[in-house]
Amino acid sequence: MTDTEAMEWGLPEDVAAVREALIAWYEADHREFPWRRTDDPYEILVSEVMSQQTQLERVVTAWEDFLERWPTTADLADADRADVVGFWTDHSLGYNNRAKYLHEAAQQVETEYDGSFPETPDELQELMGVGPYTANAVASFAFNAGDAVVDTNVKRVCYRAFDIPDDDGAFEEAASDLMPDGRSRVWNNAIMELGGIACGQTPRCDEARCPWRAWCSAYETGDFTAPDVPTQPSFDGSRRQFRGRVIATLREYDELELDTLGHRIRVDYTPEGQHGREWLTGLLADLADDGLVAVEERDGGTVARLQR
DNA sequence: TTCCTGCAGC
DNA sequence: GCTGCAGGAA
Repeated sequence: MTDTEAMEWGLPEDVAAVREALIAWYEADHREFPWRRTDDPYEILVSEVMSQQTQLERVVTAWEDFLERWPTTADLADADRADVVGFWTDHSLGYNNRAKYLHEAAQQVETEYDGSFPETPDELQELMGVGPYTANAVASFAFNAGDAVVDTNVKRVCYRAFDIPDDDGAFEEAASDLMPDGRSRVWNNAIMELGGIACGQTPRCDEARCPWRAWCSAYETGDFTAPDVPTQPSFDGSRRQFRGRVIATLREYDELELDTLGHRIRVDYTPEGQHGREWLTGLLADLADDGLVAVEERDGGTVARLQR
């Protein structure tokens, strides 16, 4: 990029304000998962491994049961492999390979680390089943000694808010620049909460009082596409979907004027826009051909109703 | 040999 | 998301 070109993406000038806004938002209110109330690396590891494959509500019970049965790495290391795998199956936790890894990792901590967890991401990665992501999560949440977490939530937030391009290196760099030094515990919790609560696949900016609205590119432009959000359904699929909505809407309202119907069936309807009158007229014409809908011109307007 | 990337399978 | 393996690079 030359210096005459405008910077199309990057973090805001006032990164400090961006950081403070997010942390304040997180601390004011967030979901209370039990593993957010501990800094025991073993308990954190168990929660991370479980979370990789299961939705969080189910994880809560499993996590509590697991730690009740094997409260420490020493307990887990002494357990029979079959019992650990059996627990995994009984709690529908999916791939029981992970139970095996967890058991193995506990034995590693006991035999190779004398019963006390390593504290840096690099050392944590030595544990079986612990890759870059999990190592960083444990370092952050247990020891506040991690780097910026980069998962799909973080990517989505960075992509939307700051137009970071869909590239792993760029995401790493942006996430890292964003995180305040030495605050990985609260920061990684906060940015993942943002991606889960305010900036999910379907954004809830205002409802969740997103702290980044003032800086967010997507909030400004209305373009909330993201790398992990399924791109527009295929033309046929989406057309079928909208045909269904037209029918359902007309069943409810008897008859509707063209633009009113348009707004009822899609939020991005604008009469003159991409999916406007022209698009809707074509859709209605098809439905009329199929004998499902009647379209009438009435004193300058167009009205649609179900075919009687 | 060691390291890295890509890919399959869990 | 992680491991394990295959094939290519240093």
